[in-house]
Amino acid sequence: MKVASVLIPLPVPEAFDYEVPGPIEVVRGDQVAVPLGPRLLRGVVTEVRETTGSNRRLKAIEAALDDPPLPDRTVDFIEWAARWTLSAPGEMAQTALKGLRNPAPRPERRVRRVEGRSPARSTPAREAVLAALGDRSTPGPQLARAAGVSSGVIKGLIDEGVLEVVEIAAVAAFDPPRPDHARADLNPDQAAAATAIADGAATKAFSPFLLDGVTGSGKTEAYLEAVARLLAAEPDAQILILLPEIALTQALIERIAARFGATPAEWHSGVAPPARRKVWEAVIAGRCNLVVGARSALFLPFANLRLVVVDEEHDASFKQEDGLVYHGRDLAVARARIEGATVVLASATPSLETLWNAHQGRYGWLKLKARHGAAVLPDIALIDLRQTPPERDQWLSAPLREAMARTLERREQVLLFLNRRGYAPVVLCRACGHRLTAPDTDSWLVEHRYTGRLVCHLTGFSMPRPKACPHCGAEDSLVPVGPGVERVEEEAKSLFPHARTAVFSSDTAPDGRSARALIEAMAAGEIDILVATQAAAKGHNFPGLTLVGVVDADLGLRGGDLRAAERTFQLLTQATGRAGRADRPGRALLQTWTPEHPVLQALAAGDRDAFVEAEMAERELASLPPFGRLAALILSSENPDALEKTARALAEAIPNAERLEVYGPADAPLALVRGRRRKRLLVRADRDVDLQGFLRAWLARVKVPGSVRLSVDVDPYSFL
DNA sequence: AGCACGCCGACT
DNA sequence: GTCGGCGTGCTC
Repeated sequence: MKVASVLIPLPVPEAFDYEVPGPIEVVRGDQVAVPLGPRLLRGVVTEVRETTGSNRRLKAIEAALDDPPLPDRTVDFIEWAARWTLSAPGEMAQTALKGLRNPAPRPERRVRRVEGRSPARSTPAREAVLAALGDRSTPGPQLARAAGVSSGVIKGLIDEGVLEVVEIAAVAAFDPPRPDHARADLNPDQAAAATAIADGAATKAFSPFLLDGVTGSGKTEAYLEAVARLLAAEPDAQILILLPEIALTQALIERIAARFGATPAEWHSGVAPPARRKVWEAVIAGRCNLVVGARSALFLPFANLRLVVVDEEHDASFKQEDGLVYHGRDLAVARARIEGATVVLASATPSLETLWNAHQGRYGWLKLKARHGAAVLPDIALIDLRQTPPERDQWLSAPLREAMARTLERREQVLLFLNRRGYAPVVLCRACGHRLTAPDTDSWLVEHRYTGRLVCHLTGFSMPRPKACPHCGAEDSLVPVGPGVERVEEEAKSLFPHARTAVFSSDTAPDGRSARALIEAMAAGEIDILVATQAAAKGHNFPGLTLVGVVDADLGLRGGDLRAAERTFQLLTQATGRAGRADRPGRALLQTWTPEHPVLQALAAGDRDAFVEAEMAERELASLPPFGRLAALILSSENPDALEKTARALAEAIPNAERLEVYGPADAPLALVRGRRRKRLLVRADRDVDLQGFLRAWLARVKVPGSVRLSVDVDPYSFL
């Protein structure tokens, strides 16, 4: 009997076996319809084998589907990614089939002459239509316009049977990029990097690279040149460029269109469903060379993937937290390895993991040193808040205020950076000390002055600012505590009443259009002081900006987050990289209570190597990533007893293992979210330990009741 | 994920 | 006496 293993879109840990009936022929990758209980599901065949018999009565595959089979390597990747993230392989497969589940683009409708038929009654309008049409086929409205008649004339001819409507299925195809369309002038570093990448791709073996260059060093031109060389050598090569955020795709697409004379395919949640279907079909058919997308594009069924670029590889947005939990950068490297492709991780501030891999020689290390034009990194200085503290309920210290005044006098711009939305991060009752939190949550309510509401940034809950304390009932006792961007703007406004100020956060720029408007206003010099969260920390060029003030450089250094120091370093490098990018020298001032912290010292010295060395030493001492590996088990439930019991059962079932420790169960940092309590267990293992194997063995020993949700996060990033 | 089977409260 | 609540378990 022939048996096929089939991945079905269910949270089950493995493929299900089905009998392959005589008339049906399937191979790995084929899409099939299979019965499951009373339902019929779409599945993907992973394996077909001959068996003598089975101890289980198997149902039979209902039908082989007409849809294109997933390429072998895509199935390899799906299976690997499921094992790596401990998620259901069938759900991974479903992700890879996403594009197919969208409606097909509407077929084009054209009219053409029916052979041998002429109108019974001829009129000038009808003659004009037939003359304009000839023996071609044309869309109706276009024909009406060409003939100078109304659509009624054409409809009449159709009704009479002289013309007929034909539907032409939209063929999923994208114009081939032209490698020589608009070549860029590269400096020697860029040219060397492009050559290395293209040479790597030419080997047709897995070739990973770190493309390491400060802001403005021309990383994009370098990797696009490598794309051009690859396409010149292999016209059917497919290239995937991943970006951390949808907002960045448009700019890159325009650049690619200008460089290659063809628009690349775009893949992310913002793309309309029919367009996604078109991209999916073109990708699997190999009729599309270039895809620009968000992390979900990793699961596209590429026919011939030869190069993957992960731009801004350090960006935490590559880590997907909801639904499937995975890191886009890590999976990109894995996909390239499985495809035998080249992968380029590009960043001005590479992650420690990537830097370490480059150090170890696992990744080719391509450094871009020279900057375009004469711009240099800004001069960075620390302001010790212990010596020059800001006044009560103010956040800008005297040195920063003076620097702002001088900058504004010179008619130059200031960017104040604070990674806190809203007016004040905490609202306290002066009478009873009650801290306002969102219902069913531990997270603080943040005051927003613009809207006059208190908002929970975690759940989105919001309420009008109450007059009385909800806890003790005291009137007018609620006070905002701590700074948010709105409050800092208020302070800047009162200090510099004539300056034009604006706030840039996800509240004032919730979508790409408003964000672009603010960025353009800033670039055009229509704003003197921009107060911004990290929303503005990347990728812009403000020629008039010469001062960046970081209101609270310590923010990221607290909180016990493994990557806090790294993230702060990256953020500040990106933010200060903005200052004085053109001809004027820039300055960055960082307000801090802990100027002796090595991260801030390294940053003030502009010394990435020093920072990396200090941070690596700490991580190595603690055997933390990249020297060890982490995994988090998050338990959540509305039932505290069940949660407690499950957490205890898990703790008691920890398998014996060497060079591996389990911490917890502890309350997760935000222990209460939407009425669900959360507990976390954290596993740390040496690099050579089979972490996934350990987790699988562990979880197999414990029965998690339905009322408790367990999610596994391999290589966790956020510790929330 | 659906869907069925299974034990305890208000109703034709 | 039943209809139905959703807790638990299974689906090749």
